Amino acid sequence: MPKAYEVIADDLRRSIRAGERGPGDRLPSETDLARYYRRSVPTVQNALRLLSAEGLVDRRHGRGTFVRRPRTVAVRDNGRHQWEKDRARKAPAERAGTGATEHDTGLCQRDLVFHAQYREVSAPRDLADAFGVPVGTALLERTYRTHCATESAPFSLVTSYLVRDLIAANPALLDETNEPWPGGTQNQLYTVGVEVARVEERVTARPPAPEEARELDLPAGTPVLLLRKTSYDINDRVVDISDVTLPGDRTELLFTTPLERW
Amino acid sequence: MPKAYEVIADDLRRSIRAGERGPGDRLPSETDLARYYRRSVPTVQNALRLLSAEGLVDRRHGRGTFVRRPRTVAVRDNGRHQWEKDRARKAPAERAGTGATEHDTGLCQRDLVFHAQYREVSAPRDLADAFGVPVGTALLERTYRTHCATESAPFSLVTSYLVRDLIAANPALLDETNEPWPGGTQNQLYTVGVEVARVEERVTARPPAPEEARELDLPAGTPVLLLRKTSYDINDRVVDISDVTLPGDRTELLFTTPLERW
DNA sequence: GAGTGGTCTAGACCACTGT
DNA sequence: CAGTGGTCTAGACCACTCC
Repeated sequence: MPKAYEVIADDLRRSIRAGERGPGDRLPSETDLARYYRRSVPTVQNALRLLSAEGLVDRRHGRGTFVRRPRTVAVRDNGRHQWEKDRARKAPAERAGTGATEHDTGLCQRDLVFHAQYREVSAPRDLADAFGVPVGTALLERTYRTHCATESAPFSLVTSYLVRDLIAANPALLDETNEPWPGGTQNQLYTVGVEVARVEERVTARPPAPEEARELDLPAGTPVLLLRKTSYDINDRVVDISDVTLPGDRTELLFTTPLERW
Repeated sequence: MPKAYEVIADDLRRSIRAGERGPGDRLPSETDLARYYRRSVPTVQNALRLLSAEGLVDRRHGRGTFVRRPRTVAVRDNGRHQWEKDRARKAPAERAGTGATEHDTGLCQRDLVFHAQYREVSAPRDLADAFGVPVGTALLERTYRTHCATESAPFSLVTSYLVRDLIAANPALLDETNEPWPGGTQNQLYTVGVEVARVEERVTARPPAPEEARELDLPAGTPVLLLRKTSYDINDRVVDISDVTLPGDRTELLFTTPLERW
């Protein structure tokens, strides 16, 4: 037996996919849809909730239900790591463009609003294992919110971890007021004699936790991309672990893998 | 004013995060929760639906609502491309392990159920642009479903496109009954004189379409990872485009970026 | 103030699961 | 079979948006 709300959702979905309703169009009100389909309002709402979870429509309180338009995406390219490394040893003036974020987005530092917060924590189990240090080792936890100046919602939430003893040789690295640091993390590590030899990135996706949805201003149903970036130095030691939370609807990750020639 | 269903969801969420309810535990029935919180059943259901969309619980018809346990993940490593290339020129016996899927999963071909279907299509706009060919050019569309033999749901849906003229020199490549082809796509391309020089992968996440949720057996709220893989030959020509749909809760993508030494 | 989506109720019935 | 989640109703009231 076909469920009423699925019948309604199917019909609306079809009309959207067929282009009868274009991006940005407003759907009829819930009461109108209820009249049209001869169903109760909650049943219509079930259908709309389903379409919202599928990312097809956006329900906005007091305004209406709209066909969602594809978001403009920010591309995050793994070429950023080599790009940042190339700049890490340059003079401060040449590193003025901060880190790799500007490289990705094509924006300059003026267009970005940047918020950093440092905190000292003792290593929990998973981080200690990843760094290869004892549980409880002092870590520097650095959290970043990067906004586009023209938008309210940040496009990434980043938490980076460094082993405190590794960077303590340069006290400036412990002071959050030095952010944004010209040249990014790779330059920071360079000041304490560390050269990054390779970067590993692990990507998964999951639904956002409520606070993530709030901070990234995610519409209902939009997942987050979770990226754990691990940087290794030339001795294969883990020197930085960063957890990056990205809005799934505005982010594209680009990875290029060159292959050896025959 | 705090909304009733959010109050309930917050309380249940807290109890799950605090470990009072462990993975696999069953929550009280909806009517019991309604009695406990002194709310109507639909209100309790709103709360449970929210937690389900967050991926915290799994509601199973006729059985109950359970705290979701983290899925075991399949890792997809970009080292797979070099690995596959290294084998592409080997003798058939040495390529017996098929393509890169076995490399990723650590499973051998016996453990995998493999389903391939070939179809000839004419290039739509986006694919034509990506290949650098005119719209309408004949393409070979190959769709794959790969199951783990012990599970019913496939862990990836793959659609691969090749320019038909490029591979027509080897008619065996047009016949789906030759799948699974030992050595994978890179060996197939090798038989028509193509060497893959680099692979680009673009990753995004979004909620699953209904048929994707069905095919991958995704619980409500689980997003899919979408990966578009583009293979370039040594002349920078696009030789293969593959769209890969992966269940967000069971997949981890691993990308390693080596950096040049100072 | 008019119109929209959001929440909530009380109760009914159905569909699925396991005993 | 009893117990569970799933669907649905008819109507009420609230909160938000925009005129």
